Parts: sequence; C-alpha cells; structure tokens
Amino acid sequence: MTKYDPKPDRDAVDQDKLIAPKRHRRVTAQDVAEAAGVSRSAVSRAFTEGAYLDEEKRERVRDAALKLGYRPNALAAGLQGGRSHLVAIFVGDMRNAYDTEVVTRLVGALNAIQKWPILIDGGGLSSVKEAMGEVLRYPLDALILRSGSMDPAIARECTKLHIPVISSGRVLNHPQIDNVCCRNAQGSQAAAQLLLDRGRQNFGYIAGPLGYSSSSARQDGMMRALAAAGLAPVAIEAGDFTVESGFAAAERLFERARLDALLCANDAMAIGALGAARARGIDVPADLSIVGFDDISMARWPGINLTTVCNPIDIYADKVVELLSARLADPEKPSDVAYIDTHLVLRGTH
Amino acid sequence: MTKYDPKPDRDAVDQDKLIAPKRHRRVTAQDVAEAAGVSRSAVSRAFTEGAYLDEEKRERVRDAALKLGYRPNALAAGLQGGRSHLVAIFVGDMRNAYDTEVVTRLVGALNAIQKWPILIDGGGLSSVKEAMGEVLRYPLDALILRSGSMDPAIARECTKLHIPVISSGRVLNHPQIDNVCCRNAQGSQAAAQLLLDRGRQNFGYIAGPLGYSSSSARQDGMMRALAAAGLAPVAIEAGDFTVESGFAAAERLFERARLDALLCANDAMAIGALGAARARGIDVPADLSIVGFDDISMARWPGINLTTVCNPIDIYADKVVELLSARLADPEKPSDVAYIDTHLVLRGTH
DNA sequence: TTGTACGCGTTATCAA
DNA sequence: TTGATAACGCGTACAA
Repeated sequence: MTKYDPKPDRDAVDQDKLIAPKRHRRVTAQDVAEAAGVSRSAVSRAFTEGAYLDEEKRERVRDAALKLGYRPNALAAGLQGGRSHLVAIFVGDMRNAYDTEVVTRLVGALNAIQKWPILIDGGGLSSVKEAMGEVLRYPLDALILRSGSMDPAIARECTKLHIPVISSGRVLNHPQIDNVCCRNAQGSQAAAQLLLDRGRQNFGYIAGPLGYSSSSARQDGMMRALAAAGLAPVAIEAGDFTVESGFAAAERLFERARLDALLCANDAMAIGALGAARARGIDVPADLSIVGFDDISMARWPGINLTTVCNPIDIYADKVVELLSARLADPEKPSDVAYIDTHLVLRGTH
Repeated sequence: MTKYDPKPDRDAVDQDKLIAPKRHRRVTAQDVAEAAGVSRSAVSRAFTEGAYLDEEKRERVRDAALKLGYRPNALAAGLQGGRSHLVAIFVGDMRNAYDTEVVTRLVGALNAIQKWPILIDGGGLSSVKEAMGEVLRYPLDALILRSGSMDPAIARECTKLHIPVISSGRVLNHPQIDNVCCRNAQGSQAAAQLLLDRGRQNFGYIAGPLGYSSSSARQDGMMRALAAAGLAPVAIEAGDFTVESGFAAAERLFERARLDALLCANDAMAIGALGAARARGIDVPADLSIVGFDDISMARWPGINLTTVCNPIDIYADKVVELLSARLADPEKPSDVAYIDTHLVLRGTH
C-alpha cells in the first residue's frame, strides 16, 4: 500500500488559492484522493458502478468523500463524452394552465429518470430565439417542445446539432423529431355527439388563436359531428386560451345568437364561458351545455365541475419520456408519432 | 497569413470516429478553426466580447461557425473556472397553484438574465434527497428553494458546497442563506381588520398543514386583529393548501359553527371554501365573508372574484433574482432577508 | 494581434 | 487490481 504522491504542480495551485482564496474551490477527486491516500483514478472508480476496486479501498474513498463533501462534477463528467443528463423544456406560455400541468408532469417524469429539465418559458420572454441559442450551448440530451406556436426553425436547428427533439401537442414533420399528440378531432367529435344526443342543435364554438393546430383540429372534429347530423355551428368566436378571453368570447357569442351548446378549444376558456353564462343568468346545463377540452385540474373543482374532453396529462408525459428514452437508446431510429386517445369526462355542465 | 496546421493527433481521432461514427460529434472550436484557417484560440476570441482579434478574421470565423452550426460548449466553458449559469429551483409541490405561479415568474426572471433554471419538483418525487444529490453534482450558480416543507439539512448541505441558497417563502436562519418572504402576519391582520370593520364577529380559519410557517404566521396575524377587538376565532380547521381540502375543511366548519367571516391560509383553499358555501346555499358575501391569501391568477377569474391578500408574485420573483445577483457579485456578503409587503385586494367575497 | 500551452475535473484506456 | 495518462472543449496567460 504505497502512499499516493500528489503532483508538485498541484501543490503550487493550492498555494495560489491559499494566497488569494477569492472564491471557494469545489472539492475535487484529487482532494479526496489525497485525503484517502489513493490515486485520482481510484476515486473515480469508487463512484463508478461495476468498476474494479478493492472493497476496503472503496470504503476508505467513500468515507473521505463524505467527510470532504465531495461529489463528482457533472460538468466534467458530461464533457468527457457521455451525456449531460440535461434536457431542455421549451414551453410556449407557462401562464396557460394546461401547459403548466403538462410541464409539471414532465418535470416529475424526467426527475424520476435522472434527467434534469432546464425550463425556458416563451411566454415571459422577449427574445425566445436568443434564449434558445444560449441553452443550446449546453450539450443537451434532448429538447422537449411544449408549444403550439414555436418557430419550427428552432426545432430544425436542434436536429442540426444532433439534439433529439420531442414535440408535444403539435406534430412536426421532420425525420428526426418525435411527436406526442392527442387525437383532437376525435375528442371534440365525441363531445359534439354527446350534446347532439342530448338534443342540442344550436352550437357555438370558442376557438384558440389562429395558427394553433390543436384548436383547429378540435374545431374540425366538432364540425364533422355536426355535419353528420345535418347541422353547422351557429356562431364561432376566438380567444387566446385564457379564462378571461373565454369570458369575453362567450359574451360576444351570447350577443350574436341564442345557443344551447357551447364547445371550447380548451378548459380555461370554457371556465371563462361558464362564468359569462352565469353572470348573464343562463342556466347551465339546463338551457346551455358547455364542454371544455383538456381536463385540467381546475375542471374538477367544486363550483366549476366542468364536463370536458380528457387529454390525459400523465399518459402524455409518460409517452414523451418513453419516446425520449427510445431516441437516446437509438439515435438513428425513424421518427415516431404517438397519438393519445381522449375520453369524455361527464360532470355538471353538459 | 500562415495557414493554421492542425495537430496530427487530432486527425487520428477524427479517423477513429470515421471508422465508427456511432454518435455524432458536436462541432468544436477546433473544427471551426480548421474551416476558417485560424488557430483554435482565435475562434474562442471571436466569441469573446472585448477580446483582441482582427475584424476580418473575426468575420471569417463567425461565417465558418455559422456554416458548421458551431456554438461554444457551455459545459466546457463552465468547467474552465467560470460559472455554469445553471440555477436549480427546488419546488415543494408544483401542484400548488401559488408555487407554480412563483416558479413561472422565477423561470422568466432567470431566463431574462441568462441563467438557466433546472427544476426539481418535490411533489412528484419519491426521493427528494437523492434527486437533490444528483443535481448538486452540477456546479450550480445558485439554488432557489421554493418550499415550505423542505428538509433544511439539504439547504445546509448546499452551503457546504459553497452554492448560494435563496429561500423563498420561508426564512432559514443561516449566515449564508438569503431569504425572500412576505409579511404574512401583516397581511392577514389587515384582512381580519377589514372584516371586523364590516361588522363581522364570528371568524373561522382554514389553516395549512402543520409545519408550514407561512400558514401559522398568517393565523397569528388574524388572531392579533381579533384579540385587539376582544375576539377569538370560533372554529379552525386545516387543509393541505388544495382547493379540494379547502372545500372539505369549510364543510366541517359549517357543521361546527355559524360563521360570518372565513379567512383562509391561501387562495386555493378559499376557492374551495367558496364552492362549499355556495353548495350549501350560503350567500357570499351577504351572509359570509371569505378572504384568501396570495392573489393567484384564479382569484380574479370571473365566477370566483375572490377578495384576498395580495402576495405580489412578480415583486417576489424580482427580489429573488436581485438577491441572487447580489450574492453572486459578493459571495461573502452577510445574508439578507427581503420582506415583501402585502396589500388587500377587494373583490366580491368580503 | 496571434498562436502555444496549460488547467478546469472527470472518465476511459493502457500498461504494470 | 492499480496508477499514470490521454482525451473531452473551452478560456486565457504568456510569449512572440
């Protein structure tokens, strides 16, 4: 058992720091090696699963590490060829309740597999492109897009950097981008059918902003069900996915037409519409059915109790992580689209 | 202008990769240097603000970089002594609406100053401690604690690693931890006074779980106002900060006593209580005043319109970032506690 | 103004 | 089983 002899230049460095200890130096494998009387490599091996190292020595190293508060520097480890274990999540707008819930699940699911999510919120940012550029300087394991409105050019740029991209909520046709998307049309078609079966005839729709594929797909689904019954929507207004905009859109609709059914592109707007109906003294659901889309947690709050199309968030997040793992396991695999089935949740507003 | 001669060992490496191009290698400064016919350090300087480099050369380097899709590797840059620009945010439970809103603002504020937030959600995680341990392997610029319930031992461990810690929502007494906290007692005292002035006498309170200092401080504030009026609360029940628990707690209160004033430890529970009151046919605010705490975005939704104590989220987030910057500028500075003033928001439930 | 050389902290390889 | 050593990609002090 020879005592390990530290390099002289190392000592020189330490003395420099001693003279001017400006910022505290992190404890390194070297420090642990010296404390435990072993080589740097031994320390590294002590922390590597399945590496050859004498048990007694490993013990000694771990003790010293614990005492010094050492932990392997993930930056250095990531640099040396492996993965960084960092995953960026780009969110279109965190003020959107559904997006926030998805992000929450995503964060949980990623944490669970030891991937560390870096969040970028497009909603609160003036220069999204610049922020993305900065984050892409990290060698990310992957990028998750949670957004209906992001510039697809950014996604393409990522694939150029050979960073796997998973798009959630919007299908990007690119050979190297995996997608998770719910069957929007199917969901709202079922919702419309529910109300048709209930005898409703005068349908209104509150759409999202232009350019959001999910909103238009949901509208299409409704149209299809209505067309099959020989009907068409009486009036359509658009909001921006917020509760307030749903409230305002509903008021405009109530001015324009007498509805007995109102479908909304998402739950938040449906909740706003519900408030508008109540404020106007409209009896929901006796005189008006309101159905949302997504099934955010607020939909089941007492006092709201919204009938809606469930866009199952946990399945969603799990699917994203599943695609992510598959892509990491085989970077060359063909791109995949996972469609998530929706289902109606019957509560008190239909 | 001599052409730069790449090292021979570099070529050898490239050939290795050519033989087995398993995973795509990231474009490095070296690659750009070769493409632009300059040295690697010239490339580095081309991307460093205020570094000496011939303008024409800088142009050439940037062109080559753009063509190759190069961006400096943040991991390597961080390793070499500077900061990593990574900031971890530990959230007690992202399912809590207020926490989520704070996190959203925090993410925005950090993004704006080019710090990249890594999220860890204690709510969705079985082993918080282990997750924190993994994340601490990154040389974080700082750690932000957004949580009422986190093990303070973890915070202490961070300071041992010389990672600045900012605690939000709970004051941790530690010489190296900065804190941001709202004046809880002041806020709920004002709320209670408002209802006293309105003539209310039979106060109920819905508290948060035991061990959350914010909840007990808010309760103290109410008690103080009542005591000054020679009163005491009629009944107190506890929830877990969720809407559902507020609903249930309110139902228990209504069973136990006839109240004309109900203060809640947070908005979510107040919203639940509002639902319970309405379900029971209690007229709010004619027969019962309900006041929440925080002023989450849902509080101003039509159909809720909750009177509450505003715990100003954006100021909160800005303060956290401010303390963070100050701490990074001077790691040795004494720890700081920033108290945030609350104010009443009078809406429709008082 | 430019290139060389070194260090950041780690893991992987290789020879002992 | 172990220790020395070579990458990993970058910034930068230093010498030219």
